[in-house]
This record gives sequence, C-alpha cells and structure tokens, in this order.
Amino acid sequence: MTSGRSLDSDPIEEARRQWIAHGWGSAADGMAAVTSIVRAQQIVLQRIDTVLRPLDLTFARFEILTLLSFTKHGALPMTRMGALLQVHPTSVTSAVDRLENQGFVERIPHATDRRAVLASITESGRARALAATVALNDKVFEQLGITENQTSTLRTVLRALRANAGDF
Amino acid sequence: MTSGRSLDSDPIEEARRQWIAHGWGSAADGMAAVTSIVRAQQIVLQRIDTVLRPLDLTFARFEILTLLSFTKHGALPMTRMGALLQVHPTSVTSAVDRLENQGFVERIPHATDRRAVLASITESGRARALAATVALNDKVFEQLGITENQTSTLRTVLRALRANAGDF
DNA sequence: CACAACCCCTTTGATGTCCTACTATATGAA
DNA sequence: TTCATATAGTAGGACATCAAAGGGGTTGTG
Repeated sequence: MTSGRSLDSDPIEEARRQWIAHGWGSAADGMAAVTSIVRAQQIVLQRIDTVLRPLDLTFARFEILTLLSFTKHGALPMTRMGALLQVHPTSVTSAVDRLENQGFVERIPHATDRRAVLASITESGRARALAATVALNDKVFEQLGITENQTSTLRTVLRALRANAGDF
Repeated sequence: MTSGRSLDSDPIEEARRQWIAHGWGSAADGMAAVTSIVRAQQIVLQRIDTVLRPLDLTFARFEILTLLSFTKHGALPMTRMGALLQVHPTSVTSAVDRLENQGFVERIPHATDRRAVLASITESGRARALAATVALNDKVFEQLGITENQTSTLRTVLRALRANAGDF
C-alpha cells in the first residue's frame, strides 16, 4: 500500500488552498491539475500492475505485446515501437529483453536494413496479451469509477493537453 | 527525448479504434482515458523535471520541501509526510536521504515517540523550495496549454476518480 | 565513388519508485 | 506485568526511465 493512515480531507485541495494563501493564486489551479494528474496516474497504474502481476507482465511490456498483436505480421522495428508508444528507446530495449526471456517475443533481423531489429510476437505472447487484455478491460478500464460522460470529458481535455505539447 | 520520429495521428485515438475493431468497445473509452492519463503525466513530469533539474531537485523532493515549508514548525514525522503526499514510506526515506545529503532537511528525533523521526527543513531548504515554486508556477503550472475551464474540469473529474479510489 | 552526417540499437551508470522483509518501539488486553 | 499486535522507519532487490557513449549500417551530397 502507498499510504499509512487514511486522510480526512483531499490533500490536493488542501495544497491548493495553501498555494492561494501564499499569494500564488494564479498558478494554484494549474498546480492542482498537475498534482491530480500525477496522483491519478499512480492510482490507475497501481490497479493495472495488480491485475498484470499474476500474468508476469508490466504495463510497459503489455503495451508492447498489444501493439505487436495489432500489426499485420506481428512484428515491428524497435524504433517504430518507441515512437508509437512514446517511450524512450532504452526502455524498449529493456522491455523487449524481458519479453524475449519470457518467450513472448523474438528478435529477428530486418529484411533490408541491417541496423534494424524487429520484435516479433510469439504464439504464447499472443495468448498472454489476450488474457491480459481481457483482465484489464474487465477490472480496470470498465471500472474507472467515473461516469461515461466524465470519461469522455477526460479524454477530450487530455487530448488538448497532449496536442498542445506537440504529441501528435 | 522520448520519441524518434513524429507522429501523424494521435496514437491513443488509434489504439481506441483498434480496441473497438477487436470487439472491446465497452472498454475502449476507459482504456483511452487511462492511456491519456499516463501520457499526460509523462508530459507534465518531464516539464517539471526540466525546470527542477538546475535546482537539483526532483518533483518528489520538491513536494516534501514544500510540504515542510507549509507546516508551523517546518517539521513532520516521515510517516505523516508519506500519508499527506500519498507516496510509499520507502520513497519518503530515500527522498529524505537525498534531501539530507543536500542540506535541505535534517532528521531529528521525535520528542515523545522514539520510533519516529522528524524531517525538519533547513534555511537553505526553504530558500530552494521558494525558488523552485516560483520557477514551476511560472513555467509549468501557468502554462498547461489548456484553457482555465478545461483545467477546472480536469480537477473536478480527477477528484471524482481519486475519491472513488478511496483517496480521501 | 567517397565520405560526412545521420540513424538503429545496445551498453553502462545514475535516479527514482515500489515491494518484501526486518528491527526497534509503542500499545492494549489479559 | 506480560505478551500479542500494531506502528515507525530502514535495508535490499526488482523494475523502469533517462543520459551519454559507442559500434555498426545507411544515405545523400559533392
């Protein structure tokens, strides 16, 4: 668990009040929004990890498996995956290392570019990815604890934030 | 940097389409919302780290310093901080280790409970916390790239999510 | 064609977070 | 009082991320 004793009031709203009390009112809402994002990410990632642990996966490795299972041939160059999943190249390398040890992915040479390496999903990788998807859909994605409208609003606002950050 | 080549379309919306195409429509919006949260957190945390790096702070250490500077005596038990900041006790230990090495915090024994340790902010800690707050307010919190209304909406929706997760 | 510039991936090392397990101290019920 | 139980903090390990550097490969320009 992450916290010791339970809290009576929302610590983020409390921090926001402090911000205002210290004369930083113009930044208080942004601060509270950022802190909320950070905390929300902790919450959902913790739920995800709890669901994935029995399947010997992390969220990063799950994303790679799912991405590969969506492609036509079940294989992609490492760099391409990094770009699509928006993670650091080093993270791709280490995640694929682990997936390869688990037998969920194989590294195969690129047909025409000898610098490149393709990560190719195996049959057991596909099976594990499917099991993980079913579990996550059931236990996390369909149970966020907010309404459909709120979920939709969240997507819209965060897409604006991401777009503004040059994400796509 | 995190990605190699730039993307033409939003990878999260693309994943959502894939989810629907595979018959997981009922979970697609939740999946997209979760992925958006994860990505938004990456974006804001990256900005925060960029601002804090010249000040030799991370976001976790900044939060501890700020929390301490808000308290009456500038000191709190480790566990209390973990609860307020909603992070793991071991994370508090390691962050305070670093802050102590940097001279921003001191560990002092609790007056009545010999198990407990107080983290107490130093003068240089206060000065650094203030500098960091000014920089973050100016370069991150006031420039999220979304409207005031969207910022407010975000806070509201994420508060619902957090409340539903038993956060407070 | 030759060579400079660029790209793909990996290795290494530093940070940070969380988890499990452990020691020391405090508390409460018998 | 005494002992079971709970709490405060820390140590060690797993995993992920990033930055920097290096070994090939490829590409475009002269």
